Amino acid sequence: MVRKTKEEAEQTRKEIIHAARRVFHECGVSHSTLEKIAKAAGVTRGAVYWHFQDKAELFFAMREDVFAPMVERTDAYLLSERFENPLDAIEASITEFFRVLEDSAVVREVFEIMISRCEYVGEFTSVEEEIGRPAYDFLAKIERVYRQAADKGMLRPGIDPMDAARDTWAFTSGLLHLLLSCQRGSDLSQKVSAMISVHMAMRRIPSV
Amino acid sequence: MVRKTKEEAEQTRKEIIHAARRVFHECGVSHSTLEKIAKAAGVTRGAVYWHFQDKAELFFAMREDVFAPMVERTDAYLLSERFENPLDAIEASITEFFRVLEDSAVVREVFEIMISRCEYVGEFTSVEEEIGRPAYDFLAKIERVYRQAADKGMLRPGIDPMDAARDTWAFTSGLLHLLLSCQRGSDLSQKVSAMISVHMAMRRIPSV
DNA sequence: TTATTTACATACATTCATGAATGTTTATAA
DNA sequence: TTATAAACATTCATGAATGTATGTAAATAA
Repeated sequence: MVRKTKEEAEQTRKEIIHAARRVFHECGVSHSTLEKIAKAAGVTRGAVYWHFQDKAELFFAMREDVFAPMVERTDAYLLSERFENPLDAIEASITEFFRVLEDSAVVREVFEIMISRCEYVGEFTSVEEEIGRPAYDFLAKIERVYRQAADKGMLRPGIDPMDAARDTWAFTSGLLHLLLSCQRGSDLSQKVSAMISVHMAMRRIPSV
Repeated sequence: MVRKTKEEAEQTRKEIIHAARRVFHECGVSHSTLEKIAKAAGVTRGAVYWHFQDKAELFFAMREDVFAPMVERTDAYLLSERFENPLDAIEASITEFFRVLEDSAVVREVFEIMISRCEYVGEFTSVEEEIGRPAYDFLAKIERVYRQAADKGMLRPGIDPMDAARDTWAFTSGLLHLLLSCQRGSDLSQKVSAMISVHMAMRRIPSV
């Protein structure tokens, strides 16, 4: 049983990607041999080389499966018009991001691989840029939304929209890193939602 | 000339550590062979194996040289009594951290290695914990200082000290990561100081 | 002065991972 | 129906990288 139908081939391709994720997560990218990945997927290296040129291409495929949908989901909240207060859009967007991260083990594994199980040198320097771009995009987007909030008079007076955006930007990045790389039996994940609320509350109009 | 005096031996030990830092930074930890490091240090692998058991031990030695002094310096500000406003101590401490990071190429290289050029698996999982511990220590420390500020009536009303501490914690972590792993010709490093001021200003008593 | 370490360099054996080449079966197109 | 090519498995050659073992000259202790 060698020659498979197209659907079967596509299936083994996906299984190779899933196996790669598991092995990357366990061994780190550079200590993950294609042999290990193949074995984990129940195939041989021949199959891996058939579907992917090398480890880097496999890595990108794994990443793409998860990254793009994530940006799309969070943008949906961020750019939605259904919030009368733009600050609610920002809060909902960030909350959604961490909710997906909490709920989906696959997403969490991929982010953990990218953050603490991959060395960004050589052919992987581009990956760092690909991670950096969405980060800067995020900054630009929330800055626009903060500006809308300011225009509507819903941003606490004395706070500049750009300043607020940069602060939220760093906060979000830090929360992500602390969550994925410094988890020592801490209950941080339970506090994420509250931390986001507190963060946003500091730039809302005081209720009293 | 083979047998060296003790001081000379100590010197080559240091040169090996410096070479390791350069090679780690350029190639990533797992793609750094002891051969490369030895050549960069102007010695052979024999010398490296004489001074260090393996690559991991060399990595730890490199890290220790930079990490401990850094914590000491920032703690000096954080725990100093010479600030009448505890919020100034926090701001000075964080500012000092990023100032050292900006000024010292060695420190920056080591942090860059730890953040984006090392895979935290296998024998390096412990490194992740060693990075996580100072992070949690920092959280505990600034929470205490925020509490002092609240007791002195210098924390903006409505803000809980623990909440403020966690927000600052995430902010600092995020700023560090953004600074070291997403630098694409951006002028972020110039804005660090201002970002810290803005961040702290949001929890100070409004002047008006 | 001599014996013994020290502080390395050199050489070697072994393991691993890669990439390419080749083999093999079967779906599919003509 | 047959030729072709897809979807792999198997084998092989090669090149690191590691750890260890051994060689060696000078510093140092006795």
